[in-house]
Amino acid sequence: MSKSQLDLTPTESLACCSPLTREPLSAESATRIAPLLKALADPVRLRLLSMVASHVDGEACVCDLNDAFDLSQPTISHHLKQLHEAGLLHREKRGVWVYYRLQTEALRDLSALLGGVAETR
Amino acid sequence: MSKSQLDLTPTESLACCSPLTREPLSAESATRIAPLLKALADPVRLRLLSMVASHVDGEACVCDLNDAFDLSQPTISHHLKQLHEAGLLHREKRGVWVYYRLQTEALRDLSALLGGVAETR
DNA sequence: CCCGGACATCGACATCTGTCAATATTGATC
DNA sequence: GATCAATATTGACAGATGTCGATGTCCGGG
Repeated sequence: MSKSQLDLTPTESLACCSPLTREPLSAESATRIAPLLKALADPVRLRLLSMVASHVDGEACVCDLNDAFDLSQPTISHHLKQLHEAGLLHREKRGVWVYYRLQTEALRDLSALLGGVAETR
Repeated sequence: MSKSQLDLTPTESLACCSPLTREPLSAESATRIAPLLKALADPVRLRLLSMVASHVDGEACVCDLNDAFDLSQPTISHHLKQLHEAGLLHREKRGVWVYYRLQTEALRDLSALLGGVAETR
């Protein structure tokens, strides 16, 4: 089954959008972008993303992340899943461990959307 | 009553923060920033903000905004309130009308936080 | 001073979200 | 293959969120 325009992930469809302040966002764009922001709009997930992104080698094992919070392991797993499904974190299983890594384009595109910074090729 | 550090709006306290990907965000910073993102993380509010920001003269009257949506007037009012309380929109009443205007620093700071773009003074 | 229009607030409701304890799954090791 | 450790999934529940209709507030004009 090939990938039609309707199946584009939020991240994929973001690159083509004008900055928020340039012209009114279409309803469709807003609907595609909002989930990305929603994934980011939680203190725990913000910290998780930041911890992963700033970790050595650019990746972090779940075991590293669990201990940084006073939350149960399933809760952290749940938040990581949301970040992953939003397209913000890449996930890789190696042995018993799972490593997460920042999906850098996603964050870069989001920043461009908000800040109006043009292409940084 | 003077303004202590604890009363800083999310926007005010944002300027001092390192980009997300530089170092792990502190729990306190995350707690202050998340509400900003949460205010943005809704399709209707995204469009509202974008419409206000891209409107002529940089401001828009609520009456202009209401018609762009298939939502009740109270609902739009509710969303505008959230954007205002998050520090993303400035509000001014002139006569019978209320005008909203983008709080540009808020969006710029958010973009910098996500994108790691340094100061753009 | 009363009326009408612009906007906000209130109360209610269904849905979504964050959290946990319990349980399942998967892979390494003995 | 039995067991253990790392992570995910499930089910439950309290609290937050988006929406509406009804109502309140404020202002300008007759």
